[in-house]
Amino acid sequence: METACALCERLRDNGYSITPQRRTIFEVLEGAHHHPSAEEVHEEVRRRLPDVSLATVYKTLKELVAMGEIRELNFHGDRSRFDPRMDSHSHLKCEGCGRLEDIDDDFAALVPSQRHGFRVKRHEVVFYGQCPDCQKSAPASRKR
Amino acid sequence: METACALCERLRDNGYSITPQRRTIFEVLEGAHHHPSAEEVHEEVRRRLPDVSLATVYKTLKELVAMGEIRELNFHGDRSRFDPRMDSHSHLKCEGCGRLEDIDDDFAALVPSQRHGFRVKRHEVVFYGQCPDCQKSAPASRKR
DNA sequence: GTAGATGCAAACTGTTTGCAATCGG
DNA sequence: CCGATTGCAAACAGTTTGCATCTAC
Repeated sequence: METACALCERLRDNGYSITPQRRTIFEVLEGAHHHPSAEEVHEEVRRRLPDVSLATVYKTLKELVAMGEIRELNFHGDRSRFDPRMDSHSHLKCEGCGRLEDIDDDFAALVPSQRHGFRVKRHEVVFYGQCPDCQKSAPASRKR
Repeated sequence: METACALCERLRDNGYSITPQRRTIFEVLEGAHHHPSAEEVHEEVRRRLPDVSLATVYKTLKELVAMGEIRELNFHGDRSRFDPRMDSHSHLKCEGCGRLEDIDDDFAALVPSQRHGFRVKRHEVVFYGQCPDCQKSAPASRKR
C-alpha cells in the first residue's frame, strides 16, 4: 500500500518518475520538523530503505529546491539545511547547539518591492540566540 | 609612512602583533564596500603585498570575526563573505549575479528579546531579488 | 525497450591544520 | 632572543559529477 505523498504527486506532474528512493526521501522531508541537513535526511531515509546513497539524496534535494518544493537554508557556516515549509516564516537559531526553530512571524509587510533599484522577491529573517537548554548549561557552545 | 589603521590599533590593544600581512589585510577590509570573500580579500591583498598566503588571510579573518571587528556572512551556498560594518543593517542580495548590497534599515525594533524560550541576541534580514543590471539583461542567472 | 534514475568512487571547492622557517617587539 | 606569525602542503567537510548499471513506465 502506497501512502499518499504530496511531493510524489508534484514530481509526477512534472514528468519525473517515482522511485522508492524518492518516495522515501519525500516522506522523510514531509515529516521533518527540524530542518535536517542532507546527511540527516540520508540517515533517516536509510533507516527505512537501507541502500539509498547520499548522492541520490543530494540530487533529489536539489531537484526539489529547483522545483520550488522545499527551501535550502544556509546559516553561518553550517552545512545546508532543508525546510519543507514554503510559506513565509522566520527562524530562530541557537548559537549554542545549532538548533533551528521556525517562528511564524511574517515580516512581509515591511518588505519593499523595490529597493536601491533591486526588484525584491523574497526575504529571510533569522534571529540568533541561545535556546532554553543552552541557557541552562554552560555558557560556552557545545556542538558547533 | 604608516597609514592610520583602526583595526591595527584594536589588534595592538588585544596584544596581537602587527605584521605587514595583517596591516594590508586590514586596509583592504576597511576599503571594502562589496562584502568580499576570503579569496577576494586575498587577491586584493596580493596586489599590494604579493607574497601573502591564503591561509594567512583565512586566519586573520577568523581572528577579526572572533574579536567582533568584522562579520561573516553566509548567504545561500555562497562562500563566506566578510563585512566590516558592525552596526545593525540589512542586506540586499541579487540572485542573478550574487551582488550583495547594504541597506541601512535597522529592524531591531521588531526583534523580540525572548522568543520560544530563546534568548535572542541578534538578527539578520536579507532581501533576495534582482539587481538593476540583472533585470535588464537575460532573466537567467549569470555568475552564481 | 528506453529514457531516466541510481550508486559508487573520484573530483571539486572552500576552509582548516600541522609544522618548520621566519619575524616583530 | 623568543613566542607569535607565516607559508606551504596536506587534510578536511560538504557537495557535485562521470559513468556503468539498473529500473520505472
